[in-house]
Amino acid sequence: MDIDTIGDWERTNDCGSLRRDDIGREVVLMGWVNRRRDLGKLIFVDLRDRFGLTQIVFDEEFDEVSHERAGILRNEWVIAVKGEVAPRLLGQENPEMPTGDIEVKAKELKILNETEIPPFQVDGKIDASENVRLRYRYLELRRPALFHNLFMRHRIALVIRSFLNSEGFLEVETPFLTKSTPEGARDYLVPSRINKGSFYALPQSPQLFKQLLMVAGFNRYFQIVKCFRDEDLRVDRQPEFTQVDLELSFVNEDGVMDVVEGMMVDVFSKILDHPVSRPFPRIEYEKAMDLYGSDRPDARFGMELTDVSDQLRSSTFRAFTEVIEKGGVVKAINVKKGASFSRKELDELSSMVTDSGAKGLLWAKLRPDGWQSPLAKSVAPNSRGAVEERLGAKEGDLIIFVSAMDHIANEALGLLRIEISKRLDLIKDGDYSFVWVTRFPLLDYDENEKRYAAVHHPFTAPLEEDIPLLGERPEAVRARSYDLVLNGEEIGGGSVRIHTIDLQNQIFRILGLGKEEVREKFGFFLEALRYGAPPHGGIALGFDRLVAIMVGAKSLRDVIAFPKTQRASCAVTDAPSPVDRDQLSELGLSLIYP
RNA sequence: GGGGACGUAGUUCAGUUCUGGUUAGAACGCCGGCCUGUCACGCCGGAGGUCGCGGGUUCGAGUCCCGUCGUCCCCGCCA
Repeated sequence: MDIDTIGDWERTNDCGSLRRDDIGREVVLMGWVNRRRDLGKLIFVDLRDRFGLTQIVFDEEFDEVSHERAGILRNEWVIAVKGEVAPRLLGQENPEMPTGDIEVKAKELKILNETEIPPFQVDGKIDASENVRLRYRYLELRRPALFHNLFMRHRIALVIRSFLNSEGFLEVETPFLTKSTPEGARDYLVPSRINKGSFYALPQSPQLFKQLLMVAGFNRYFQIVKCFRDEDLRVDRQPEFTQVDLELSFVNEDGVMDVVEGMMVDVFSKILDHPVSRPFPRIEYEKAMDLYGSDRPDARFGMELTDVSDQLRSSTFRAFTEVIEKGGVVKAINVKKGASFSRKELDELSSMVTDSGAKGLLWAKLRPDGWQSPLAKSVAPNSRGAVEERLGAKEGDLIIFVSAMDHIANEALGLLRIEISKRLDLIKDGDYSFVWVTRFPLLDYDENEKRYAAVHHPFTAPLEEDIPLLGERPEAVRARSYDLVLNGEEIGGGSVRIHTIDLQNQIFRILGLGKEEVREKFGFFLEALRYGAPPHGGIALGFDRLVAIMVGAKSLRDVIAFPKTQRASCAVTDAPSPVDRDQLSELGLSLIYP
């Protein structure tokens, strides 16, 4: 096969731009053969680039040489075509294509490259399995769907950069080769050749560096930056991921939330033409757990959790009365029009509940003739009425009860609420609901390690009014923290930071970090706090997740050009892979496992 | 670390269990031929298989058993 050179040809247009107005022009197009339809004396080729498709006609009567050569074209070959824009024959227009009114009558054809038989059809309607598509990612990326996601990602990043710039933020790069810290996720380590036996860690976030930039007086910092966490993967978790990281000086919670809300309004209006109203609703963590059974509530549908202990206190149902006596609760959700759930479906829901530690669920279908329910006999009619009234339940609804200690009941009903919303298809596409969840607990007690751990991170400021509790009841202290939740997914989290050395030292002590360890791991940071650190706060947004929600992608992999597989490997390069002995010895390393 | 699903032609799948048995099928793609208005072109013909890999049971294994590798989903984990 002879491959032509591009020579002095220059593209005049991309494959998505020609219209009726261009008829009569001589154009040069270059791209991939998306499909060919060889009718003998007439050959049609859909030429593709990332901008679109244009139909090329090779007509023996129009140009014999190019028609002859076009006979050998195959899908995914790279070609250049010089020709004339012509109207399609009357009635032969293709309304499905933006370029469907015209075609390019080829005068000259250059074949710029041929191809192996592709492992899957780029234009295929039948989809290849994900491992094949990941291995040949560059072919998958030729497909419009995935390209669109990455194009959107680019545009979203652009809007964010421009917005933050206009708000006085400076983008500053921070080191990737940095220091391992004891708190948080497992670090990715990088051995040092010059300092054998020592390791850098890839950052889990630029947290301390951005705080140092506040000490440095940068006032407003941001960065769209890769972060690394060596934990197991999920559909919404990659080991390297991108954050929109911000930090502001001389602000409280409102200052940070204000900027983020402005940013989201700007992004959603410019990218999706979707109005988002401000301010975003705020809900305290405690309340979120109580109403939604989740710290990332999806407020796109109702079905809030309701405490009906008072209404059922007098029932003769032992599972209720015993739990209430022991200080537990009976909580319920009202599933509108849920009375049609089958026994089998209710059993499935019940088995979900046991996973969160509850004994099971109870239900009542509101029939015209009253409750159809295992509880019917144990709950007096006036109690039933009180429950219905409290839940706003009507005929045809389904009430689901869980009785347990409140955190278990909350979690169980929270999971049910989400599952039921999926089954009943309660969530409209294109619906976006932002919520701030605030005042998370500062600390929680790690039973395994027998010590307190920071819920957010150890630099989060406690709520002023709760500081006195730090000594006695650390677990009761609330943090000046806030998560941004979009459609029931956490897309960001941040806090007002501790900016005084004494408080920071006190927190480290409560976390059980020894003086020596603190000095070794965080000494540089504590030192910086001594040199006039301003009050500051910030947030980090999960950029991949944001993009995924905005483009409607099911998996983070669909918004990352070269994602990792669930085993944290790269299907294209096959990384990670063994290295030469020489490389290891240069680093002063030897392997325990071969 | 644990649980689950999947792995058969280049690709997507059927066949696989209950019930092992002659030559492992289909569609798309690929190759050859025909075709002047197609756009998932059409028609005729053809090639293409380490049934993920290794071991075992058996007269005989795509099918049963054990192990292993890979992909995906979930729990743990993810400040």
